[in-house]
Amino acid sequence: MSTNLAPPQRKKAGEKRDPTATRRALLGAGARLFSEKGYDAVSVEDLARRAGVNKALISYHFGGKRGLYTAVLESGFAEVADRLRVVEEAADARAGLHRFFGVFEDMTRRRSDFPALFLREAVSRGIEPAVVPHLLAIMGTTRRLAERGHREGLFRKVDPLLFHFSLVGALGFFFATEPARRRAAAHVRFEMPTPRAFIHHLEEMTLRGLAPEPSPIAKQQSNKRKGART
Amino acid sequence: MSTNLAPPQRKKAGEKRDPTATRRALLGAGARLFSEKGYDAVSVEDLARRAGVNKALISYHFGGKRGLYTAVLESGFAEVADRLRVVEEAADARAGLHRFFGVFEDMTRRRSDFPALFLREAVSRGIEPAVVPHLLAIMGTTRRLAERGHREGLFRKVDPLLFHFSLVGALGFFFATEPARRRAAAHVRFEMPTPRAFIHHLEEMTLRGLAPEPSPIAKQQSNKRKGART
DNA sequence: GTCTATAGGCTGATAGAC
DNA sequence: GTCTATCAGCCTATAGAC
Repeated sequence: MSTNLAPPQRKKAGEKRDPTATRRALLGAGARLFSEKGYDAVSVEDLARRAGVNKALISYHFGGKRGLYTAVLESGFAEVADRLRVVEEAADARAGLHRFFGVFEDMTRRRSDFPALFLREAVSRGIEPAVVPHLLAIMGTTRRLAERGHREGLFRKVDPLLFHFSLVGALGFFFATEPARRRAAAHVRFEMPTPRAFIHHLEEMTLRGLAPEPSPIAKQQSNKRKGART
Repeated sequence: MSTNLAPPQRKKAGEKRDPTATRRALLGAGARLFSEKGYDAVSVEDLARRAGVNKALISYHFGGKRGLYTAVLESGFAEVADRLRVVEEAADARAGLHRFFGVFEDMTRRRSDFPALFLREAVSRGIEPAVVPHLLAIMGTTRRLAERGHREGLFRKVDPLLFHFSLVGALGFFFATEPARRRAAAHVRFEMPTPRAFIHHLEEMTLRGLAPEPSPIAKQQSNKRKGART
């Protein structure tokens, strides 16, 4: 269910066009606006204007504002879950991890709205039921990656769920806050970190963090006991 | 500027009480509701009801809904920035990192609303100007921690900003999504990861990730060349 | 499928009595 | 400081013409 976020593409009043173009324009406008301002801060009038479409069409095509939101959200989650399947096809877990990060880096460009959409939804009460299957698929990917790495002797044993949250949290946060950083950078002096640099940093931290050697905490505690740790 | 989120504490109509109690009740209600539903989804009527206070008092004491929101946000950021100062007083960078995580673990209990509040704000366009100083203070803490660790020979050299985003993103995401997980756990079977376990996982990953040894990527690429890493 | 016009509800703020 | 009453504005949804 991939939805290229079609540019506004205004129509002259009364003109009858391809109905799927209307749907696509609305999905694109929804992705942009819901991600920027959050569900409640966006009005159907905003959405219609951005899509270059009459606001009554939101109810006609999606059954209302909430229906449009759900459709936008679901298409985003579906695409991520779909693209993450390449992780499983990698030669080994280490390559799989690399592909995992690659998918997120790609998303920066193809669906730059998604991270904020995702984060807002994650923080909200009650995740939209329609996206639960995709969410489980994504969590399954990281879980199998962690387990596979351990089986292959490439990763130490870690809790797959904690592994998942730390990766997804860091990635989601970085990409969702990129617009905020860009705006901040315009006012105060601020070196803008690139997505590429962040991904590289996180991959490096993760690979080192997963390397199957004894814990540095344990190592240090037995090596030198100098106390004073609270 | 610590604000114990006072329990609702209803008053009988017309009764004159301590004015600061009203302010505290409103701040507590704001922390809870804004964090749960986001700024736009909360009405002044919701806030007043939860605080057990007349809705006109929001304008009187805070100049309006937005003013209350800003006050809530600022008190949260101020408290985090304040408590993070113990990081600098640690014996070495490793102990400082441990304290850093300890502060976040504490926050789970003392200000469980804050992570969601923080994440929502971070994703939104235009961070509230009032919190910028505190935000810079927090970023300064992680930056100095990374630099100190490198000086002391405990950490490899990493970009302090990237280090900051990966830590704060992972922590913020985990804690902000805890209510969502709790609700999900009530419906589908789901082992709930504890804050303690997550913090431990992240600290372990971070310490290993920062250990001053050669990159496992470089190591692996020279050790065994089996290709297929798309 | 698209558009206009409008209904009906809720929102945030405040004037003015106490 | 607190409360009641009220207002103007915006919101989403829809009936009905085209």
